[in-house]
Formats: sequence, C-alpha cells, structure tokens
Amino acid sequence: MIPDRYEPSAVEARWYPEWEQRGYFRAEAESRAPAYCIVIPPPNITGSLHMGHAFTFTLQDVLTRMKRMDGFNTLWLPGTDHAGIATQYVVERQLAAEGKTKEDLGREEFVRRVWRWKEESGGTIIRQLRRLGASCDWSRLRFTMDPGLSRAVREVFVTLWEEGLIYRDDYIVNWCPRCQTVLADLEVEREERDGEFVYIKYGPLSLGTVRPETKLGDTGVAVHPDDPRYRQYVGRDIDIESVDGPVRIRVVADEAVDPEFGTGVIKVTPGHDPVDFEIGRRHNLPIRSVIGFDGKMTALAGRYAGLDRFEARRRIVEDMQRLGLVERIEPYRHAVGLCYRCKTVVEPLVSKQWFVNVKPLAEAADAAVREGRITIIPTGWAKTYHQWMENIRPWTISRQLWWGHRIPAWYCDTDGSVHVSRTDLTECPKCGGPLRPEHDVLDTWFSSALWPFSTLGWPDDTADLRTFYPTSVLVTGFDILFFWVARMAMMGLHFMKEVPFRDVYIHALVRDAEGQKMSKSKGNVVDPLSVMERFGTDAFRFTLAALAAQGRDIRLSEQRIEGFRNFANKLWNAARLVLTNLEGYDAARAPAATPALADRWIEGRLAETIGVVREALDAYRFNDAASAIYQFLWNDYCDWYLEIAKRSLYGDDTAARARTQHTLVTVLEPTLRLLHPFMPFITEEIWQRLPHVGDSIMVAPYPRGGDARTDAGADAAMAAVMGVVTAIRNIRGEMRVPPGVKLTVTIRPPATDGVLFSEQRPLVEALARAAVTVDANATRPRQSALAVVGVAEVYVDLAGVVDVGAERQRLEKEIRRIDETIAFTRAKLARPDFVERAPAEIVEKEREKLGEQEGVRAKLVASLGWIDDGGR
RNA sequence: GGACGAUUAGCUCAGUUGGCAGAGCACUGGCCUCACAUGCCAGGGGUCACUGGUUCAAGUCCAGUAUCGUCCACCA
Repeated sequence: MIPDRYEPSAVEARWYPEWEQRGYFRAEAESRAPAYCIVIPPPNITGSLHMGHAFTFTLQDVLTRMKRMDGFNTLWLPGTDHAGIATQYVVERQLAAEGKTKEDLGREEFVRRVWRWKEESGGTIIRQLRRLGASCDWSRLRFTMDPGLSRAVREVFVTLWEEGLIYRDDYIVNWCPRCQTVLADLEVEREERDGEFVYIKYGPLSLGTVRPETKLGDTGVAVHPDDPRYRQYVGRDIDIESVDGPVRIRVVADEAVDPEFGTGVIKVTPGHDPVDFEIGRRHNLPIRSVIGFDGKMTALAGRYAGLDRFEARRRIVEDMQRLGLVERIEPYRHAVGLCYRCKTVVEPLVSKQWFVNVKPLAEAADAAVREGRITIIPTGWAKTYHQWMENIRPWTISRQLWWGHRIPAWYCDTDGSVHVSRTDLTECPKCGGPLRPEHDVLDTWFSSALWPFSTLGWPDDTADLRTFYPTSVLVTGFDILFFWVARMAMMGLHFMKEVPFRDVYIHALVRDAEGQKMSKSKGNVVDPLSVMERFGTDAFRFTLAALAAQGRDIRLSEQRIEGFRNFANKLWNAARLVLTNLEGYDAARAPAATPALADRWIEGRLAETIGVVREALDAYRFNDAASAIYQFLWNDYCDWYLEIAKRSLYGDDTAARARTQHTLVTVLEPTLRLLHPFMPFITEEIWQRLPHVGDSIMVAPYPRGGDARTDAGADAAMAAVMGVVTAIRNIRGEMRVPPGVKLTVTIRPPATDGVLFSEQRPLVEALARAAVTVDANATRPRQSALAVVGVAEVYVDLAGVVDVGAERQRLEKEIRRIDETIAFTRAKLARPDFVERAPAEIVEKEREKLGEQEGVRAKLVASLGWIDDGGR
C-alpha cells in the first residue's frame, strides 16, 4: 500500500495549501501567548529564488516553525523591496527592446510602467517561497512602496529634516556616469587595477599622479607642513607650464599629504578627488569641474572638452610628453572605485545632494550592541559592526532615479527657499509663489532601514506594533550588515526608542561544491527549484540547515543533498515499518506493560536528543540540531531499536508486542515533531498516519525534555548489550563466517552483571544471530575466538569454521592496540604532578581504567597462548 | 594600510566551558536478512598547518610564522 520510496512532490503539493488555508501561518495581533517575530529581509521584486535566499529563508522558517509549535504567537512577516536601480534597469531593458527609452515615456508614464511590471512579474519570489515551505503570514505581506510604508518613509524624512539630521550640501560624491546617479560610499566597490603613475613637472616641483586628466581641474598644490624640502613654497603662488599654457597655482601645507609617498607633493583637484576636496575646503581653493556627469570632459577642459575621461587621460599624457612635462611613468597597481551595479568606474565629482548626518544615530546603535540590548551572533561580527559605526560618514540618500520614494521637498524659484513637508505642497509657504518638486528619489536602503516598524503599521500606533516590536531575531547574511542591519538599528532606536530586534543571527554565504561564489557569469549557479524538484524540499532544507555551522561559508554539493534525500527515505521506511505493524494497537492499554530494556533506552535517548536539539536551536546552532536528529533517527531508532522491535512485533508474546508498538509510536511521533521545522512536509505526512493528538503537526507542541526522561541505567545496560553484539559481529566479519551460519556463543559476565546478560540473552541472540549461553563460571571452549567487552568475556565457538591463523593475527592486533592505551595511561599515572594536582575523581577514573585495560590485556595474552598451544 | 576568519581523515566539514579526536561522502570486506540496496553489517584511514609558551593535561588558551580567504580604507 505505502510505496517503499518516498515521493516528495505529491506530499509537498498537498500540505502547503492545506496549512495556508487553515490559517496556521497567521499571527494574532493580540494574544496572551508571548510574541515571536521575524521580519523577512525583503528580497528584490526583480529577484527569483537563489541559493542564498533558500538558505536564509530555511533558517528563518526553522525558527518560526519551532517557536510556533512551542506556543509563541509567531509572526514571520514577508515582503519585498522595490530595489530602485535594479528594478529601473529591468524595465529600461524592456523598453530598449521596444526601441524606446524612459525619456520617451516621461517620468510619470515610466513609473506607471514599473508598477505594472511589478504587478505582473514581481511576485515570482513570493511564489517560490511557498515552494520552499516558508510559513510566512501572507496576510501581512508588505512592499517597500506600499502606501503605508511610503507614509513611514515620509514621516521619517521630515522628522530628520526638522531635527537637522537631514541636509543638502554641495559635496564631493560618487557618481556613476553609466547609471546617471549618485552612489553612497557603501555602493562603491573597490577593485585593484593596473595603472600608470605619471610623474609630471609642476613648475619648480614635480609630483606623481594616477589621474593626469584631472590636472586641468587643479587649483592647488599641497605638501606636508613639516616637509623641509618644500617649506619655502608654502603659501606662495607658483607658475607652472601646463598642457594648455602657463598657470599660476597656490601651494598649501596640509596634514593629508604623506611626505614619504611619491615626491611628497600632490596636485589638488577639489572637483574630482575626495581628499583634494577636503584640502580645498580647508584652504579655500576654488572648485574647477573638468569632468561632467556624462563622464566626458567639460568646457572648462578647453581643447579636451567633450573627450571621454579615459581618452582625455591618454591624450594629456601624450601632449605633456611632447612638451617635456613628463619626467617618468611607472606601472602602478591601485584600487579604483566601481559602481556596485554596473561596475563602471565611479567618478568623484561635486554635486548638490541630500545627506543624513548619521553620526548621532550611530552612537546610539553602537551602544545598543555594546550594552547587550542587541546580541549579534556569532559575536565576532560585533567588532566589525562597531568599527563601522565608529567611523561612519554622512549617508548620501538622494538618487537620480525615477523609481523609488520621491524626496518630499519643494523649491521656490521666486525666493529660493526649500520646503520639506509631510503633505504635498503646491505653493510656497513663504511667498506664495510656484513650487518646483524635488525630482530625486531616496536610496532604496532608506526605506529598508524602517522595515521592522514600518511593516507593523508605524507611524500609527497599531496592535501589531505593540505586540511584535521589537522583533525577536533578524536572520541575514554579513554582506548587508552595514547596508541594512546597522541602519535598521539606527532608525529603530531613533524612532521607536527601542531596538528593532533582540538578536541578529549572521549566517555565511552559500558557495558551490568547489567553494566558488555562485554567479551567473561563472555559470555555477544551482537553481534551488530544480534541487527541490529532484531531491524534495525537505531534503534540501535539511541539507541547508545541517551545513549552517556558524562563521564559515558553506559548500553545497549534490552528494550532500542526495545523502539527506536518503535520510528522508530512511525516515519514510521506518515509518512504513511502524505503520504496517500497528494492528491491534491500543494506545490506552499499551503503556501498562512493563518496558523492556530497549524501550527504556530509546525513550531515554529521545529525551536526550530533544535536549540537545532545543539547546542548539536556542543558540542558532542549526547544524548541531539537525545532526542530533539525524544521528538519533538513523543510528539509534532505525539501526538498533527497529531491529530489536522486530523480535516482539513478529513474535507471539502479545504483551511485549503491545509494549513495543507503544514505544515505536511514542518515540517516532515526538521525533517527527522535533524534525518538523526542518522537514515540514514528510513529517506532516507521516504524523497524520500515526496515532496523534491534534489537527496538524504544524501546531502540535514542540517536544520538551520533560516529556520523557533520560535513563542512565538503561543507557549503560544497552551499551553493554550493543558492545557484545558488535563484538560477535566483528568476529564473524573478521573470521569470514557467512551471515547465514548461526554462531555458538558463551558470555562470561562478571559476577555483578550476571543478571543483565541472562535477561538480555534472547536479545543478543537475535541481533548477533547466535545461540548464546550465559555462564559466570564458563571456561573458554576449544577452537573459540575471544572478545573482551568491558568486564565481560565473549567466547565465539568456531569449531569447524575457525581459522586459527586469522584469529591469532586479530588477537595480536588487539594486544598491540591495548598496549598503546596502557602505556599512555601508565605514563599519565606515573607523573606525580598529575596525581597530585588533577581533581581526585579524574585520577581515580584513570586508575580504574588502567586496571580494566590490564585485565583485558591479560585475557588477550592468555588467549594467544592458547592458540600457540594449538588449542586445548 | 587596518580588521576578521580559515588551516582537523582522500574530499566537505563538526568539535560549546582545556580531560586519550567525530560526522557525511569516498574507500575495503561481507550481505538482495520479510521497512529501506536512496539499504544492512563490519573495517581501514588523522604528528588536529608550523614554532614556542601557559597548564598535571592543549585541536581547544597565549605569542609568533606560513598559506588561503573575506571585509573595511581618501597615500595621490
């Protein structure tokens, strides 16, 4: 009836809609239960699910499902980000395919078009999240440009303006000539490039530069104030011969100059270099912009006007060489700034932009982590966070794009005033004149920074906000620690007067099997959807969780996923065995029967596993949690308990059978609950077929340690039994005894443990395929192999099958092994420092161990002697 | 230039407070044993990068070295 292979697709397709329809994903705005909330790091609406998403969302779903089962009023709040540049790009490309530009459409029409695109194609990733099993509360789905969130953005902007923290400034900014917008410092990537370091004559001085083309914008020359070589020039104007004739230039002294580097002289181009801009400000040097927003030389560049900046560089060097102004050219490798989106070389230039003075906000956010109100996990990231916060610079928030939150500012050209307002303005509040609205939009990260409270209804005082803010944990990758996490901390503290999240769990990156970053250009992208298709969502999720060790990037290999697919199949078949043997099972009467050793043992092991899993999940050690369940289910439950259970299931002792059925069910059922956050689908499917309480495993309680207790006695007794069984199997293997042959075995237990082995004799017989005799006074039979298990001796009769030579080799090997161990222990105990200074119980334990080891050795040696005598 | 991380079995990686090294895969041998060959049983395999130090005891703590990697950064 039940197939012997687990087929995920049908199961997955069935349960997700069922859960959703029953409303299990929905959180309560008001509830007596404690709240647990995670806000999703909103993926770009342009995106489709990649491995990084799958990873982070799996971890979030594991936490969400676990907490939901644990009785929390749990909200995992989903949403998407409007992703300014990225989205604008997509639609611009579409237009290009139609032979149009956004200018052809005009701003309003273009923005309408983007919205239309969003409605049609922006939901891809949301659909894919469902495929992953994500238990988000879809009734609270948000988008960064929703009316509510837009209102929050506006409220924040205006407030910061009123507080003087937002301002406009003519400042040197990072300009992308390709994207035609300003970029924040964080959006500029550094890349080492080979270039030329050109030493040029500068009147009486000489200096080196990598950007000769900006020479035309020089308005000064700077040296270090303490540099004796150039002291005579400081404050003077010098006449220099340039490519476009003689120029008079001021020499200033500034600390920013490194006298050790180059000639110790720099040209100052305040219009095209951030350092020079600062020097220029300090010394009142004029700004001369020779490169325009299009990346081409401006009219101020004279005969170079209109040339591309790189072409101009080449031409100017050539011209200077002709004029004898170049002393020498050295190859030079240095970092250039690139646009994070299009990798175009960023041009520093001066322009009027909007900024946030984040310094005061950063101080509060920094303190929140330092004082433990926010915990960053793993803790190592806290240092990175602090360093960034301490060195923070103003945040450039305006963008020259069309898609995004428009900056709520208006200009009056009549009286030159600027107005920032919560409501749209039509006439100048000062002079009543006409107003011109600001065209720039805000950096996408501005709205993301408000995400934890804007999504909950702020600026209104909503029930959601009261219930779920501060959120419990933020799960994200380190790549957006500064872009997003830091800024949420700043904004949350400033506007809510409370941290936005208690914990920040920073996870690593997903790489391919070779450790390469997955990227389209490398062609090594593995599509999560195809993985789920081939191996099942549960196996995929479990793989991600099992690899999520803290602090290290994870390499995703197909083999690994396949291994966990096998695990799902193993679980399926274990359940199949249980389900097909429940005939006559009476949940009410079964517990009355006395549990056998194996029952007590597996129940104890379950309790222990529950403890380990809970502890691991509390500490965000997903891999430890996953691994504990894996080991328990496969090694303990399947490999040992199920094999043991078969005896009574297939036997005729009805009481034993009932008791076994009971254990099978009462161990498997909580194990499924324990596993559910990782493997939601298969666990639900099996759980529904097992005797259970409740409508769905999704809303069943997460197992607690108190549900069952560990059983040290049963653990030790089972260890002895398992040791004997393994020893017998070992001998069978080493001696090449065919599996079909039933061995004859004598166990000689120590006097104290005699009862255990007598009681468990049938168990050993079944598991080891042997006829077992337990006799505390037994002597070693002729032609038998010896194994020493703890304090018991096991004789395996090999008459007829024994190979004496092989047995001798085996014994010799064991003796060598134990000799090493004994030598180690002896050496340890021989040292007076150890004996005197280590805790008494540790020394005592060592002594006991040595005694045991020597006993084992004596037996082995005796055995070897017996063989050398040719057997008795 | 600064900061951080990594280095453990053939491969990919665990190893939380110091107490004789673990998993998965791969490998070897034997098994289609009535849940599962996507499986079962057994086995081999490690100077925990290197050098010193602290300690009775170091993969674990400290210092340094080497190699790899990541992030940050206004030496033109």
